[in-house]
Amino acid sequence: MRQSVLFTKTRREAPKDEVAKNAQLLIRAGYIHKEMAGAYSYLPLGLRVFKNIKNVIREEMNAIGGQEVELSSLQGPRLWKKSGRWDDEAVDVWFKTRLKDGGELGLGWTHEEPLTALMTEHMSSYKDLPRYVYQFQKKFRNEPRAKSGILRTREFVMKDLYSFNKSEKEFRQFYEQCAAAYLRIFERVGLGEHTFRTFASGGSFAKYSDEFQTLSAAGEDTIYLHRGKGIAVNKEVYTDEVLADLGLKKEELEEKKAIEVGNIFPLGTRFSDALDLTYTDEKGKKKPVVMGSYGIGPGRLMGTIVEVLADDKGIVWPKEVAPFPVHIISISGGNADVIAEANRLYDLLKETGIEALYDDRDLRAGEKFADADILGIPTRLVVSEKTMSEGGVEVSLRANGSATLVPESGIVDYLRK
RNA sequence: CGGGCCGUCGUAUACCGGUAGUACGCUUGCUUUGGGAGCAAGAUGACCCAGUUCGAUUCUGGGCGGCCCGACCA
Repeated sequence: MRQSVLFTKTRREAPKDEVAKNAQLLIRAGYIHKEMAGAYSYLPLGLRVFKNIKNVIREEMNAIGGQEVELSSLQGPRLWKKSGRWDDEAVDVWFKTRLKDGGELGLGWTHEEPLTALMTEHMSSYKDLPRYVYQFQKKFRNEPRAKSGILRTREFVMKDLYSFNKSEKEFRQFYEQCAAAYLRIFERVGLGEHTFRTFASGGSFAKYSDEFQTLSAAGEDTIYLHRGKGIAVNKEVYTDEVLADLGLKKEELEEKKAIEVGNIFPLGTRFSDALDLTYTDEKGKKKPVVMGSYGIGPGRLMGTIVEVLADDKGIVWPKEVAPFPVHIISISGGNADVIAEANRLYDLLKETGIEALYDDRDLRAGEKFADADILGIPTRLVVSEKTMSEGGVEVSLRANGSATLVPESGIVDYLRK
Protein backbone atom coordinates (compact mmCIF):
# COMPACT_ATOMS: atom_id res chain seq x y z
CA MET A 1 0.00 0.00 0.00
CA ARG A 2 1.21 3.44 -0.89
CA GLN A 3 1.50 5.57 2.22
CA SER A 4 0.63 8.67 0.23
CA VAL A 5 -2.99 7.48 0.03
CA LEU A 6 -3.30 6.14 3.56
CA PHE A 7 -5.86 8.36 5.23
CA THR A 8 -4.41 8.11 8.72
CA LYS A 9 -1.58 10.29 9.90
CA THR A 10 0.91 10.01 12.69
CA ARG A 11 0.97 12.51 15.50
CA ARG A 12 3.91 13.94 17.27
CA GLU A 13 2.17 14.38 20.60
CA ALA A 14 0.40 11.86 22.76
CA PRO A 15 -3.26 12.67 23.38
CA LYS A 16 -3.71 14.28 26.76
CA ASP A 17 -6.59 12.03 27.75
CA GLU A 18 -4.57 8.86 27.53
CA VAL A 19 -1.96 7.76 30.00
CA ALA A 20 -1.67 4.13 28.96
CA LYS A 21 1.31 3.51 26.69
CA ASN A 22 -0.69 1.23 24.40
CA ALA A 23 -3.32 3.87 23.69
CA GLN A 24 -0.81 6.70 23.35
CA LEU A 25 1.28 4.87 20.78
CA LEU A 26 -1.60 3.28 18.88
CA ILE A 27 -3.33 6.65 18.58
CA ARG A 28 -0.14 8.51 17.69
CA ALA A 29 0.59 5.95 15.00
CA GLY A 30 -2.96 6.15 13.64
CA TYR A 31 -3.89 2.54 14.38
CA ILE A 32 -6.93 3.31 16.49
CA HIS A 33 -9.34 6.13 17.29
CA LYS A 34 -10.94 6.72 20.62
CA GLU A 35 -14.68 7.03 20.29
CA MET A 36 -15.41 7.42 24.00
CA ALA A 37 -14.12 6.00 27.24
CA GLY A 38 -13.83 2.27 26.73
CA ALA A 39 -14.72 2.33 23.04
CA TYR A 40 -12.14 2.43 20.28
CA SER A 41 -12.35 2.18 16.51
CA TYR A 42 -9.79 0.31 14.46
CA LEU A 43 -8.28 2.20 11.52
CA PRO A 44 -6.70 0.60 8.43
CA LEU A 45 -3.32 -0.30 9.89
CA GLY A 46 -4.79 -1.20 13.26
CA LEU A 47 -7.38 -3.41 11.62
CA ARG A 48 -4.66 -5.25 9.74
CA VAL A 49 -2.87 -5.99 13.00
CA PHE A 50 -6.14 -7.02 14.60
CA LYS A 51 -6.92 -9.40 11.75
CA ASN A 52 -3.45 -10.89 11.88
CA ILE A 53 -3.85 -11.62 15.56
CA LYS A 54 -7.24 -13.17 14.91
CA ASN A 55 -5.73 -15.34 12.20
CA VAL A 56 -3.07 -16.69 14.51
CA ILE A 57 -5.75 -17.55 17.06
CA ARG A 58 -8.02 -19.03 14.40
CA GLU A 59 -5.28 -21.29 13.05
CA GLU A 60 -4.51 -22.63 16.50
CA MET A 61 -8.16 -23.14 17.37
CA ASN A 62 -8.80 -24.95 14.11
CA ALA A 63 -5.76 -27.12 14.77
CA ILE A 64 -7.32 -28.48 17.97
CA GLY A 65 -10.66 -29.16 16.33
CA GLY A 66 -12.45 -25.85 16.77
CA GLN A 67 -15.40 -25.06 14.48
CA GLU A 68 -16.01 -21.37 13.92
CA VAL A 69 -19.43 -19.76 14.28
CA GLU A 70 -20.75 -16.29 14.88
CA LEU A 71 -23.62 -15.95 17.32
CA SER A 72 -25.88 -12.95 17.65
CA SER A 73 -25.07 -10.12 20.01
CA LEU A 74 -28.75 -9.60 20.76
CA GLN A 75 -29.88 -11.60 23.74
CA GLY A 76 -33.40 -12.14 24.96
CA PRO A 77 -33.96 -12.87 28.66
CA ARG A 78 -35.39 -16.40 28.33
CA LEU A 79 -32.19 -18.46 28.41
CA TRP A 80 -30.48 -16.18 30.88
CA LYS A 81 -33.33 -16.43 33.32
CA LYS A 82 -32.95 -20.20 33.23
CA SER A 83 -29.29 -19.91 34.15
CA GLY A 84 -29.92 -17.17 36.67
CA ARG A 85 -27.75 -14.61 34.88
CA TRP A 86 -30.35 -12.14 33.62
CA ASP A 87 -30.89 -10.39 36.92
CA ASP A 88 -28.86 -7.19 37.36
CA GLU A 89 -28.17 -8.30 40.91
CA ALA A 90 -26.41 -11.38 39.58
CA VAL A 91 -24.64 -9.75 36.63
CA ASP A 92 -23.94 -6.04 36.76
CA VAL A 93 -22.29 -5.55 33.35
CA TRP A 94 -25.37 -5.98 31.14
CA PHE A 95 -26.23 -3.30 28.61
CA LYS A 96 -30.00 -3.66 28.41
CA THR A 97 -32.59 -2.04 26.23
CA ARG A 98 -36.09 -2.75 24.94
CA LEU A 99 -37.63 -3.84 21.69
CA LYS A 100 -40.34 -1.74 20.03
CA ASP A 101 -42.98 -4.06 21.47
CA GLY A 102 -41.60 -3.55 24.95
CA GLY A 103 -39.75 -6.85 25.18
CA GLU A 104 -36.49 -6.91 27.09
CA LEU A 105 -33.20 -7.19 25.28
CA GLY A 106 -29.58 -7.40 26.37
CA LEU A 107 -26.31 -7.05 24.46
CA GLY A 108 -24.26 -10.20 24.82
CA TRP A 109 -21.42 -9.99 27.34
CA THR A 110 -20.60 -13.72 27.05
CA HIS A 111 -22.21 -16.61 25.15
CA GLU A 112 -22.51 -19.72 27.31
CA GLU A 113 -26.30 -19.57 27.38
CA PRO A 114 -27.08 -19.06 23.68
CA LEU A 115 -24.49 -21.56 22.51
CA THR A 116 -25.51 -24.22 25.03
CA ALA A 117 -29.14 -23.81 24.01
CA LEU A 118 -28.16 -23.93 20.35
CA MET A 119 -26.24 -27.16 20.86
CA THR A 120 -29.33 -28.93 22.23
CA GLU A 121 -30.65 -28.88 18.67
CA HIS A 122 -27.59 -30.72 17.39
CA MET A 123 -26.46 -32.96 20.22
CA SER A 124 -28.26 -35.97 21.54
CA SER A 125 -25.98 -39.00 21.39
CA TYR A 126 -22.53 -39.87 22.67
CA LYS A 127 -21.73 -40.10 18.95
CA ASP A 128 -22.20 -36.33 18.71
CA LEU A 129 -19.42 -35.69 21.21
CA PRO A 130 -16.92 -34.23 21.71
CA ARG A 131 -17.45 -30.93 19.89
CA TYR A 132 -15.53 -27.66 20.07
CA VAL A 133 -17.12 -24.43 18.91
CA TYR A 134 -15.68 -20.94 18.86
CA GLN A 135 -16.29 -17.47 17.55
CA PHE A 136 -14.77 -14.03 17.36
CA GLN A 137 -17.53 -11.90 18.70
CA LYS A 138 -18.21 -8.48 20.09
CA LYS A 139 -18.84 -8.52 23.80
CA PHE A 140 -20.54 -5.61 25.48
CA ARG A 141 -19.82 -5.07 29.14
CA ASN A 142 -20.89 -2.04 31.06
CA GLU A 143 -17.67 -1.82 33.03
CA PRO A 144 -17.85 0.53 35.99
CA ARG A 145 -14.52 1.90 34.90
CA ALA A 146 -12.92 1.44 31.50
CA LYS A 147 -9.19 1.99 31.64
CA SER A 148 -5.70 1.29 30.39
CA GLY A 149 -6.38 2.15 26.75
CA ILE A 150 -7.54 -0.87 24.78
CA LEU A 151 -6.80 -3.27 27.62
CA ARG A 152 -10.15 -2.81 29.35
CA THR A 153 -12.99 -1.56 27.18
CA ARG A 154 -16.78 -1.74 27.23
CA GLU A 155 -17.02 -3.17 23.75
CA PHE A 156 -14.45 -5.69 22.64
CA VAL A 157 -14.00 -8.72 20.46
CA MET A 158 -13.38 -11.96 22.21
CA LYS A 159 -12.44 -15.31 20.80
CA ASP A 160 -14.52 -17.56 22.95
CA LEU A 161 -14.37 -21.29 22.49
CA TYR A 162 -16.69 -23.68 24.28
CA SER A 163 -15.93 -27.37 24.70
CA PHE A 164 -18.58 -30.07 24.90
CA ASN A 165 -17.43 -33.38 26.27
CA LYS A 166 -18.88 -36.68 27.44
CA SER A 167 -16.88 -36.86 30.63
CA GLU A 168 -14.66 -34.96 32.98
CA LYS A 169 -11.73 -37.06 31.79
CA GLU A 170 -12.32 -36.29 28.14
CA PHE A 171 -12.78 -32.64 29.02
CA ARG A 172 -9.47 -32.49 30.91
CA GLN A 173 -7.64 -33.87 27.93
CA PHE A 174 -8.98 -31.13 25.71
CA TYR A 175 -8.40 -28.50 28.37
CA GLU A 176 -4.71 -29.32 28.34
CA GLN A 177 -4.63 -29.34 24.54
CA CYS A 178 -6.15 -25.91 24.53
CA ALA A 179 -3.71 -24.65 27.16
CA ALA A 180 -0.89 -25.78 24.88
CA ALA A 181 -2.53 -24.07 21.91
CA TYR A 182 -2.76 -20.85 23.92
CA LEU A 183 0.94 -20.96 24.68
CA ARG A 184 1.62 -21.38 20.95
CA ILE A 185 -0.56 -18.36 20.22
CA PHE A 186 1.30 -16.16 22.69
CA GLU A 187 4.58 -17.43 21.30
CA ARG A 188 3.54 -16.55 17.74
CA VAL A 189 2.42 -13.04 18.60
CA GLY A 190 5.74 -12.33 20.26
CA LEU A 191 4.78 -12.61 23.92
CA GLY A 192 5.98 -16.15 24.56
CA GLU A 193 8.83 -15.39 26.90
CA HIS A 194 6.73 -12.95 28.92
CA THR A 195 3.58 -15.06 29.29
CA PHE A 196 2.89 -17.66 31.96
CA ARG A 197 0.13 -20.09 32.73
CA THR A 198 -1.29 -18.92 36.01
CA PHE A 199 -3.52 -20.61 38.55
CA ALA A 200 -6.57 -18.54 39.29
CA SER A 201 -9.93 -18.67 40.90
CA GLY A 202 -12.52 -20.84 39.21
CA GLY A 203 -15.24 -18.37 40.03
CA SER A 204 -18.59 -19.94 40.67
CA PHE A 205 -17.94 -22.85 38.32
CA ALA A 206 -14.91 -24.72 39.55
CA LYS A 207 -12.15 -24.74 42.09
CA TYR A 208 -9.55 -23.40 39.70
CA SER A 209 -9.20 -21.88 36.30
CA ASP A 210 -6.08 -21.09 34.34
CA GLU A 211 -5.13 -17.66 33.19
CA PHE A 212 -2.39 -16.68 30.82
CA GLN A 213 -0.60 -13.69 32.26
CA THR A 214 1.88 -11.49 30.41
CA LEU A 215 4.35 -9.70 32.65
CA SER A 216 3.88 -5.95 32.37
CA ALA A 217 3.75 -3.02 34.73
CA ALA A 218 0.54 -2.03 32.94
CA GLY A 219 -1.19 -5.14 34.18
CA GLU A 220 -4.12 -5.15 36.58
CA ASP A 221 -3.26 -8.47 38.14
CA THR A 222 -0.63 -9.46 40.63
CA ILE A 223 0.84 -12.89 40.20
CA TYR A 224 3.43 -14.97 42.00
CA LEU A 225 5.76 -16.43 39.42
CA HIS A 226 7.98 -19.49 39.57
CA ARG A 227 10.36 -18.87 36.69
CA GLY A 228 11.98 -22.27 36.88
CA LYS A 229 8.71 -24.10 36.42
CA GLY A 230 7.26 -21.44 34.14
CA ILE A 231 4.02 -21.22 36.10
CA ALA A 232 2.42 -18.66 38.38
CA VAL A 233 -0.34 -18.19 40.91
CA ASN A 234 -2.78 -15.31 40.84
CA LYS A 235 -2.88 -13.24 44.02
CA GLU A 236 -6.61 -14.05 44.24
CA VAL A 237 -5.79 -17.64 45.16
CA TYR A 238 -2.38 -17.14 46.72
CA THR A 239 -3.00 -19.20 49.82
CA ASP A 240 -1.05 -21.86 51.67
CA GLU A 241 -3.54 -24.46 50.54
CA VAL A 242 -3.12 -23.61 46.85
CA LEU A 243 0.65 -23.47 47.11
CA ALA A 244 0.62 -26.88 48.75
CA ASP A 245 -1.63 -28.24 45.98
CA LEU A 246 0.82 -26.98 43.38
CA GLY A 247 3.96 -27.92 45.24
CA LEU A 248 5.24 -24.35 45.26
CA LYS A 249 7.22 -22.66 48.01
CA LYS A 250 6.67 -18.99 48.80
CA GLU A 251 10.36 -18.18 48.83
CA GLU A 252 10.77 -19.38 45.25
CA LEU A 253 8.13 -17.03 43.88
CA GLU A 254 8.46 -13.50 42.48
CA GLU A 255 5.62 -11.01 42.84
CA LYS A 256 4.86 -9.45 39.43
CA LYS A 257 2.25 -7.27 37.76
CA ALA A 258 0.73 -8.91 34.71
CA ILE A 259 -1.91 -8.53 32.02
CA GLU A 260 -4.43 -11.34 31.72
CA VAL A 261 -4.27 -12.19 28.01
CA GLY A 262 -6.24 -15.41 28.17
CA ASN A 263 -8.38 -17.46 30.50
CA ILE A 264 -9.57 -21.03 30.28
CA PHE A 265 -11.87 -22.63 32.77
CA PRO A 266 -14.04 -25.64 33.45
CA LEU A 267 -17.78 -25.06 33.42
CA GLY A 268 -18.70 -28.56 34.52
CA THR A 269 -22.42 -29.09 33.99
CA ARG A 270 -23.45 -25.65 35.20
CA PHE A 271 -24.96 -24.62 31.85
CA SER A 272 -25.84 -28.04 30.47
CA ASP A 273 -27.94 -28.60 33.60
CA ALA A 274 -29.60 -25.19 33.42
CA LEU A 275 -30.38 -25.42 29.71
CA ASP A 276 -30.86 -29.14 29.44
CA LEU A 277 -27.97 -30.05 27.19
CA THR A 278 -27.75 -33.80 27.57
CA TYR A 279 -26.69 -36.81 25.53
CA THR A 280 -27.55 -40.50 25.65
CA ASP A 281 -24.58 -42.75 26.35
CA GLU A 282 -23.81 -46.24 25.01
CA LYS A 283 -26.03 -47.81 27.65
CA GLY A 284 -28.99 -45.63 26.85
CA LYS A 285 -28.50 -43.43 29.88
CA LYS A 286 -29.07 -39.67 29.70
CA LYS A 287 -26.17 -37.56 30.90
CA PRO A 288 -25.32 -33.88 31.05
CA VAL A 289 -22.62 -32.60 28.69
CA VAL A 290 -19.41 -31.47 30.41
CA MET A 291 -18.39 -28.02 29.29
CA GLY A 292 -15.45 -25.66 29.35
CA SER A 293 -14.83 -22.14 28.18
CA TYR A 294 -11.74 -20.55 26.66
CA GLY A 295 -11.25 -16.84 26.00
CA ILE A 296 -8.71 -14.56 24.37
CA GLY A 297 -9.32 -10.91 23.50
CA PRO A 298 -7.42 -10.03 20.31
CA GLY A 299 -7.69 -6.31 21.09
CA ARG A 300 -6.27 -6.71 24.54
CA LEU A 301 -3.55 -8.87 23.02
CA MET A 302 -2.74 -6.10 20.55
CA GLY A 303 -2.47 -3.60 23.40
CA THR A 304 -0.32 -5.98 25.38
CA ILE A 305 2.09 -6.44 22.48
CA VAL A 306 2.51 -2.67 22.37
CA GLU A 307 2.96 -2.41 26.13
CA VAL A 308 5.58 -5.13 26.23
CA LEU A 309 7.54 -4.68 23.01
CA ALA A 310 7.46 -0.95 22.22
CA ASP A 311 10.61 1.10 22.74
CA ASP A 312 11.14 4.82 23.21
CA LYS A 313 10.75 5.45 19.47
CA GLY A 314 7.43 3.70 19.07
CA ILE A 315 5.75 0.42 18.41
CA VAL A 316 7.68 -2.75 17.55
CA TRP A 317 5.50 -5.39 15.91
CA PRO A 318 6.51 -9.03 15.69
CA LYS A 319 6.40 -10.30 12.12
CA GLU A 320 3.20 -12.36 12.42
CA VAL A 321 1.07 -9.49 13.63
CA ALA A 322 2.64 -6.47 11.86
CA PRO A 323 0.27 -4.58 9.54
CA PHE A 324 2.83 -5.16 6.78
CA PRO A 325 5.96 -7.28 6.94
CA VAL A 326 7.96 -4.71 4.99
CA HIS A 327 8.15 -0.92 4.93
CA ILE A 328 9.74 0.59 1.84
CA ILE A 329 11.06 4.10 2.30
CA SER A 330 12.27 6.26 -0.53
CA ILE A 331 14.64 9.09 0.28
CA SER A 332 14.57 10.90 -3.01
CA GLY A 333 14.95 14.59 -2.42
CA GLY A 334 13.04 14.91 -5.67
CA ASN A 335 15.51 12.72 -7.56
CA ALA A 336 13.48 10.97 -10.28
CA ASP A 337 15.89 8.03 -10.50
CA VAL A 338 15.42 7.25 -6.84
CA ILE A 339 11.64 7.48 -7.17
CA ALA A 340 11.70 5.17 -10.17
CA GLU A 341 13.90 2.70 -8.33
CA ALA A 342 11.64 2.67 -5.27
CA ASN A 343 8.59 2.20 -7.48
CA ARG A 344 10.30 -0.73 -9.15
CA LEU A 345 11.11 -2.30 -5.79
CA TYR A 346 7.50 -1.88 -4.66
CA ASP A 347 6.20 -3.51 -7.85
CA LEU A 348 8.71 -6.32 -7.53
CA LEU A 349 7.55 -7.16 -4.01
CA LYS A 350 3.94 -6.92 -5.05
CA GLU A 351 4.55 -9.40 -7.89
CA THR A 352 6.24 -11.82 -5.55
CA GLY A 353 3.43 -11.63 -3.04
CA ILE A 354 5.27 -9.72 -0.33
CA GLU A 355 3.00 -7.04 1.06
CA ALA A 356 4.69 -3.75 1.74
CA LEU A 357 3.77 -0.35 3.01
CA TYR A 358 5.52 2.02 0.63
CA ASP A 359 6.36 5.46 1.94
CA ASP A 360 6.23 7.27 -1.38
CA ARG A 361 5.44 10.63 0.19
CA ASP A 362 7.48 13.66 -0.76
CA LEU A 363 8.94 14.25 2.69
CA ARG A 364 12.34 14.65 4.19
CA ALA A 365 14.18 11.62 5.49
CA GLY A 366 13.87 12.50 9.16
CA GLU A 367 10.13 12.68 9.08
CA LYS A 368 9.85 9.39 7.19
CA PHE A 369 12.15 7.59 9.59
CA ALA A 370 10.35 8.97 12.62
CA ASP A 371 7.02 7.80 11.18
CA ALA A 372 8.47 4.40 10.36
CA ASP A 373 9.76 4.08 13.92
CA ILE A 374 6.40 4.77 15.49
CA LEU A 375 4.53 2.54 13.02
CA GLY A 376 6.81 -0.32 13.99
CA ILE A 377 6.88 -2.44 10.83
CA PRO A 378 9.57 -5.06 11.41
CA THR A 379 11.65 -4.78 8.22
CA ARG A 380 12.55 -1.51 6.54
CA LEU A 381 13.89 -1.15 3.01
CA VAL A 382 15.48 2.19 2.23
CA VAL A 383 16.08 3.39 -1.32
CA SER A 384 18.11 6.56 -1.78
CA GLU A 385 20.87 8.08 -3.90
CA LYS A 386 23.28 6.58 -1.41
CA THR A 387 21.93 3.03 -1.64
CA MET A 388 21.73 3.27 -5.43
CA SER A 389 25.34 4.36 -5.73
CA GLU A 390 26.26 1.42 -3.51
CA GLY A 391 24.28 -0.91 -5.75
CA GLY A 392 21.61 -2.15 -3.40
CA VAL A 393 18.84 -1.58 -0.91
CA GLU A 394 19.34 -0.91 2.76
CA VAL A 395 17.54 -3.46 4.91
CA SER A 396 17.12 -2.60 8.55
CA LEU A 397 15.23 -4.19 11.39
CA ARG A 398 12.94 -2.17 13.61
CA ALA A 399 13.62 -4.36 16.61
CA ASN A 400 17.36 -3.74 16.85
CA GLY A 401 18.16 -1.10 14.25
CA SER A 402 20.66 -3.29 12.42
CA ALA A 403 21.22 -2.30 8.79
CA THR A 404 22.60 -4.29 5.85
CA LEU A 405 23.02 -3.44 2.18
CA VAL A 406 21.45 -6.08 -0.04
CA PRO A 407 21.68 -6.07 -3.86
CA GLU A 408 18.27 -5.61 -5.45
CA SER A 409 18.56 -8.92 -7.28
CA GLY A 410 18.76 -10.70 -3.94
CA ILE A 411 16.14 -8.76 -2.02
CA VAL A 412 13.22 -11.15 -2.45
CA ASP A 413 15.25 -14.13 -1.29
CA TYR A 414 16.60 -12.09 1.58
CA LEU A 415 13.09 -11.17 2.76
CA ARG A 416 11.81 -14.70 2.41
CA LYS A 417 14.43 -16.34 4.53
C1' C B 1 -20.07 3.08 42.85
C1' G B 2 -16.62 6.38 46.58
C1' G B 3 -12.38 9.92 46.13
C1' G B 4 -9.14 13.25 43.24
C1' C B 5 -7.69 16.06 38.92
C1' C B 6 -9.28 18.19 34.30
C1' G B 7 -12.38 20.26 29.72
C1' U B 8 -9.11 26.53 25.20
C1' C B 9 -7.96 25.95 16.98
C1' G B 10 -7.17 19.18 14.09
C1' U B 11 -3.17 17.99 18.14
C1' A B 12 -0.43 19.77 22.35
C1' U B 13 0.14 23.85 25.57
C1' A B 14 -0.24 29.27 27.68
C1' C B 15 -2.54 33.60 29.53
C1' C B 16 -6.73 36.41 31.01
C1' G B 17 -13.28 39.63 34.39
C1' G B 18 -12.43 43.78 28.78
C1' U B 19 -8.82 42.42 21.02
C1' A B 20 -7.49 34.53 23.30
C1' G B 21 -1.12 33.66 22.43
C1' U B 22 2.61 29.80 21.07
C1' A B 23 4.29 25.11 18.75
C1' C B 24 3.12 21.06 15.45
C1' G B 25 -0.31 20.09 11.65
C1' C B 26 -3.13 22.57 7.36
C1' U B 27 -3.20 26.33 2.72
C1' U B 28 0.02 29.43 -0.84
C1' G B 29 4.97 30.73 -2.58
C1' C B 30 10.37 30.26 -2.65
C1' U B 31 14.55 27.63 -0.80
C1' U B 32 15.85 22.84 1.32
C1' U B 33 16.19 17.16 1.15
C1' G B 34 19.75 10.10 5.21
C1' G B 35 16.76 11.32 11.38
C1' G B 36 10.57 15.29 12.74
C1' A B 37 14.02 21.94 7.64
C1' G B 38 14.02 27.64 6.79
C1' C B 39 11.68 32.22 5.40
C1' A B 40 7.16 34.82 4.16
C1' A B 41 1.89 35.18 3.89
C1' G B 42 -2.79 32.89 5.45
C1' A B 43 -7.16 29.80 7.55
C1' U B 44 -8.87 27.50 12.02
C1' G B 45 -10.48 27.58 18.83
C1' A B 46 -13.07 28.72 24.75
C1' C B 47 -18.08 21.38 26.09
C1' C B 48 -23.46 22.77 27.33
C1' C B 49 -27.12 25.44 30.38
C1' A B 50 -28.15 28.89 34.09
C1' G B 51 -26.46 32.68 37.63
C1' U B 52 -23.29 36.97 39.17
C1' U B 53 -21.49 41.29 36.23
C1' C B 54 -21.76 47.12 32.20
C1' G B 55 -19.05 42.92 30.21
C1' A B 56 -17.80 35.68 31.52
C1' U B 57 -13.46 31.56 27.98
C1' U B 58 -12.13 33.34 33.00
C1' C B 59 -16.10 33.63 38.95
C1' U B 60 -20.46 30.44 41.05
C1' G B 61 -24.01 26.34 40.44
C1' G B 62 -25.81 22.36 37.57
C1' G B 63 -25.26 19.11 33.45
C1' C B 64 -22.27 16.44 29.99
C1' G B 65 -17.50 14.46 28.95
C1' G B 66 -12.22 12.72 29.96
C1' C B 67 -8.20 10.71 32.99
C1' C B 68 -6.24 8.72 37.59
C1' C B 69 -6.68 6.00 42.61
C1' G B 70 -9.89 2.61 45.06
C1' A B 71 -14.07 -0.90 44.83
C1' C B 72 -15.62 -4.14 40.91
C1' C B 73 -13.75 -7.30 36.89
C1' A B 74 -18.22 -15.08 34.78
